[in-house]
Amino acid sequence: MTETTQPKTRGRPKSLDRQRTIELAMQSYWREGVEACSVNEICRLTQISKPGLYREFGGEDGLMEAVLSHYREQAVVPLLAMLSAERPFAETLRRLIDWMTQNRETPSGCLFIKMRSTPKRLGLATTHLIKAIRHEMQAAYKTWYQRSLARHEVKAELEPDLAAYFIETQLVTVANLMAAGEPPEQVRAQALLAFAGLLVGQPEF
Amino acid sequence: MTETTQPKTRGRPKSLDRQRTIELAMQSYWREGVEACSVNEICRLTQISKPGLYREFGGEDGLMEAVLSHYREQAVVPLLAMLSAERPFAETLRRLIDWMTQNRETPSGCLFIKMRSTPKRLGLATTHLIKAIRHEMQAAYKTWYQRSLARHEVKAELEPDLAAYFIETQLVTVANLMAAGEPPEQVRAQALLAFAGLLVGQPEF
DNA sequence: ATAAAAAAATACCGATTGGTACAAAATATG
DNA sequence: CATATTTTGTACCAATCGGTATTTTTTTAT
Repeated sequence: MTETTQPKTRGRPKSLDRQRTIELAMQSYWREGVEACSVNEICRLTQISKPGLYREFGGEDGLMEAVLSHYREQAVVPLLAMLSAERPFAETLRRLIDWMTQNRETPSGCLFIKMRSTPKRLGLATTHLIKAIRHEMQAAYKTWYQRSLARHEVKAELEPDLAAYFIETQLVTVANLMAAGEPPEQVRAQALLAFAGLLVGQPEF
Repeated sequence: MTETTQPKTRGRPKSLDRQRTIELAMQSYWREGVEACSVNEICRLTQISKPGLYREFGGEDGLMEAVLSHYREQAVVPLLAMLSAERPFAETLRRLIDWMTQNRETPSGCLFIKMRSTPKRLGLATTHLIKAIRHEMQAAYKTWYQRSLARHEVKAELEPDLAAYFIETQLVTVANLMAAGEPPEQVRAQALLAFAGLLVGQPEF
């Protein structure tokens, strides 16, 4: 029983399904791109009125924040879990790239990265959440590299901060290529080539 | 004497400075981003009337094509020249990355790449020109790699087509990072690390 | 002088943008 | 039934978008 039995308040009962709205908006942002989705479009798509959207989310900024927060739980958290798994660096890397380059049921690319590189002016809440997620991921890349460093699986000459930056950059590139509709195997080959410089000894993919 | 003496036609003499308009529009597109520059903005900036712009360029598509063509001569041609210079692969690569990561008087990033990844619907002429420039550059990357291959400066295991794709991808990444305002030395270090996998023997940057 | 021609700008078009004022609808309580 | 309370959607706002019809201005040719 997850549904909270409301204490019979006065007034018209609310019919706006917040979760459904967020889900539909996320799909739209993800597939069509943030730029291509206006508030009007979202309202038309989700079949809710514009004042309804503003009441529930406070505006475009609030909607985007809610969508991004939902996306974080759905896509970013699993990625962080992969990074903290106790596997050899090369294997985690391979799994990571495979995961990002496989054709899933979801739209291609990464919504977080798409939002991050949107020329459209994003609101305060969305901007802050983006910054938080980025820090979260960069920290995860860094600890991943440091753990691998302790096992002598990666080059010791490299500063962990630079390594984290490098990993982030290359994964963003992978996501962007996928979002652009490039062939997955080509993206994959390109990424493995880029990461070869990180591994100690011969890369064996 | 480059100016063609016009044969005294009837009517009001034209005062619209095409080159100046293109130059100003290019600066604006480059600096503010394609998305942020509307036809109205360009007209306000260049101090020409909207019908004047449409008379001279035919519309937004024509303007963008003219701007991109101008950019090509200014930035793409020099890059192609660097690639066809007879220097060791590693040195050309270093020069290339230095050139892309140094703070110039021009806006950061690459206008061509910015246009290429614009969610805004681009017109036919602009789309075609973008495609042509991309082919032009990919071909240049490929022949560059093949020439270096003949000198045994790069890994022979790599297909030249994949190598060209890799080079393009990584240079696009560099341009994007610079456009995002990332520290040049960090971008540079990241790029050199990525390209390390291409070189035969130890990279010595 | 006057007509023709070319280029200029004013003023508009319908569509869309993010955002809101306000009244209708639906419920619980009196 | 009436009223208070809450959610709803219709209808609007000014601003901007890409694009154009039309008139005004400036020049040359007759």
